[in-house]
Amino acid sequence: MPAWIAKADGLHLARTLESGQAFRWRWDAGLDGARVAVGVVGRHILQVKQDAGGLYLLSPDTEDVRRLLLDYLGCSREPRGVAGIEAALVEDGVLAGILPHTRGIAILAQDPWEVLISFIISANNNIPKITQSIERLARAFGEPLRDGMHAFPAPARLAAARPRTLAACLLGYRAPYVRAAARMVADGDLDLDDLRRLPFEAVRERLLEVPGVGEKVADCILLFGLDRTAAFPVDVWVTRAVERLYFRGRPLTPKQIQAFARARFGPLAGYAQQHLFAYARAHLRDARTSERTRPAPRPRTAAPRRHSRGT
DNA sequence: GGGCAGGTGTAAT
DNA sequence: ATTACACCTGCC
Repeated sequence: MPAWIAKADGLHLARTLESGQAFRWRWDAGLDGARVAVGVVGRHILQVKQDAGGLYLLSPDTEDVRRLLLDYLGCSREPRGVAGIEAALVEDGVLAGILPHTRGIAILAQDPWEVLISFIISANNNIPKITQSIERLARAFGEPLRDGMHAFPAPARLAAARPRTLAACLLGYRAPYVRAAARMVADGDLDLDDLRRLPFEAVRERLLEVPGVGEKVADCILLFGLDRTAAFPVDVWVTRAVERLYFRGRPLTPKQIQAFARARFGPLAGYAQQHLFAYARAHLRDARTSERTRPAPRPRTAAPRRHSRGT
């Protein structure tokens, strides 16, 4: 009999783990054929499932890991649960319309170090390749666990990584950013736990000093790693959703979207972002709302490349 | 093949 | 303060 964790109060496990916050979860078939989520959290390999009865931790079945999972799922941060959050979000007419499709998405409380590196890698990238890069990083630099799985690499290991090995992780031009960020953390120039004490904008400014971290990635770290649910990461999907659902398709700058979100959603902006993001990916895949109204791109001139790759 | 993918750095205005 | 462009790499 697996350890029953909680009714989870409206938390939808699959939607949460597939919402693009975390990149280290897979689905396996359980003994009864039900889908089981397998993921690496810290040094633990967790097996979790959810059915009508609630949320279950299949293994490891210990009190410590049970608490770890509840923390990871954001339950400690949000005593009212996602159901309580959504009861507030539904006051927004637009969210009321999309919540039926997205209900149950929790905001995870992940290790900010892992979030930092994961989202540096996410820039101008796609989710399958992000996932693959992170798996390769774990395999190359992370502590071996079991079944061929590895913990997320420690800062010192990535800071000392050979460029050759990083390149094999398919980081591309992001490799120097990953290494520089790791060096800052390993050397103590960036103390991620210390950031928790600072006010929102101060944390954001600190994060923006890290190479490879821009506004969007900084907001992801604030939201997914530092418990700041007021953060509102503005990516291409959220841009599409906000332009389309709140501004009749009018093109907006990221700053305008940010200001809108802060005014409209306040401390719940991060949750609103998750629902808008999920909705956009499912329903606005072709709606390049803003592109149509932008001027046509200038034709390319055949300029010589600076880093020519030898013949 | 040119374009695209959870953007960012850099060099311009 | 804002804007235009290049960019590893795998995939269509």
